[in-house]
Amino acid sequence: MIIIQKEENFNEWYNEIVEKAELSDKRYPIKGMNVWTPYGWKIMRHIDTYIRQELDRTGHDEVCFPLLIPETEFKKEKDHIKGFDAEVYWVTHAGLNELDVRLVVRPTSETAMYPMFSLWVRSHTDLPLKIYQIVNTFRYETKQTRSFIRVREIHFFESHTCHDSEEDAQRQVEEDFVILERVMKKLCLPYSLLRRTDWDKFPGAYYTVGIDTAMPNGRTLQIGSIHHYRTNFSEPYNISFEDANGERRFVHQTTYGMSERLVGAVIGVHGDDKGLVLPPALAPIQAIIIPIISKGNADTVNNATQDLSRRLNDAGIRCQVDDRDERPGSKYFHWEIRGVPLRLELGMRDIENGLVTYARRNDGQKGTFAIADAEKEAESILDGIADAMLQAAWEKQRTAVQDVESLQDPPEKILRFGWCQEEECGHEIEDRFDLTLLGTPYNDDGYEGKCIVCGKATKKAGYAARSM
RNA sequence: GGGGCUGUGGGGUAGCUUGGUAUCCUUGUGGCUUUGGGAGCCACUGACUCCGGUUCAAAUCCGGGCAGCCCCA
Repeated sequence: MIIIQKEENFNEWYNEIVEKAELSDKRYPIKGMNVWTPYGWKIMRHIDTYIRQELDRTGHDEVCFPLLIPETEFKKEKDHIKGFDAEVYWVTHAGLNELDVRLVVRPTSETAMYPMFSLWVRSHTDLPLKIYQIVNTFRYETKQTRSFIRVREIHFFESHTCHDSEEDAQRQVEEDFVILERVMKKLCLPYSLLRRTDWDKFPGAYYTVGIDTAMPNGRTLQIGSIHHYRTNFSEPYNISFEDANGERRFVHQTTYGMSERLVGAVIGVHGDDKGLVLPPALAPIQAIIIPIISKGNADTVNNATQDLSRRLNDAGIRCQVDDRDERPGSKYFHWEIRGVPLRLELGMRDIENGLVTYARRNDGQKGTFAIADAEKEAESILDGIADAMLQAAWEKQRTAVQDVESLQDPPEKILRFGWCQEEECGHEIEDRFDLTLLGTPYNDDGYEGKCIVCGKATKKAGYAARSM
């Protein structure tokens, strides 16, 4: 039984869902390093699969770089090292010997990849270079950790690209947005694109676009980011090419990354007081069949459920029969906590009428359909669930944002207000109200107003919130 | 960075002040009866965070480590 209510205490509810839905085991004896248990890992694998599909489709090649980075390479870009200094793990010994050059356990892979890029890129015909990897990275979080959301070993994808011009790199950023939209549709997740403030951008970046999703407690969760580096890394790492005129120029670079926080966002956005609610595209089990058996009809019912399961699996629907020796009610709760999108019930009553009884996890809607049309019907219900989830989630994202004219007693929401873009006013907003200034919409939203601090007229909105 | 609190079967807990046989719920295993919204009965398995100290005797007292939680900066 889920005891904690989502709206009343989101943090405790979240922890309970992670445990009860068996997504992760956090008893591993290192803080912030949790075990991916089978059900949770299947969800993550589906996300990885969609990311691979989209990156492959847009001409990115998958690679896999070493986990360890020599200190000498790590320190080549000054802002970058400043940003990560306090949160990297070091390998200082090999066997009994102290290492001459210490090794950094990657917190992200720029400094692992770029020395190699310098060897790989020689001519303009080598560009654009578009690669990605799906790996784990390590950051020494000192704050309280939380499954999927704040961890020390982070499962993520990172794509890195090199271009012959700033414009071509900019086109890459635009392509990243398309990839984002397609992936997020699978996850039924809404998001906003905010250009981060200069003091909050990625260490070493020219600019950063943060991808944020609103959580039910009025906070925001950053689930990914896209960076334009210009030549900030290619200069120290000497990634240059000979252009068509025979001149040497530095490449312009971008990166794009999203992590297991996507799982955290799915839990937070879609879950309810009965447990997890999974988008059909992520669900390890999309349809669970519950046989309703009573005296003397076990064989008939079991044959019918097995047959139905086989047909649905053949049709590409991930389906299982729950034939455990439990009461049906207990099975309903079991699969509801785990977020299975569609429940199918089959008993003598249904079989005699040629029907299947179904229940949708996202909204509890129940009904029946003809057994004969099961493949088509199940597929169409799953599509309907995905559509409804996406729409409901976007509606929540929209209502999570509130326009404010002053910062007196700000509500526990994402705040939108005028901001003149001056750093001084930005810091004032953050310091006085203990909020993070998330940035300014990447795509102009037609805002007109006055800076909430200095009162100067501005056409730019600022967004601020507490972050998770 | 500073301060406070807590570690007991897989999960949640009682016991700790005042040292001596570890409580209850849940989960798990086996059996019988059950099955359209969390079934009942019986039997069984399973724990004192780690290291050191005090003591005839430590879950309990003392010191340290590790892990977790909370508050402040």
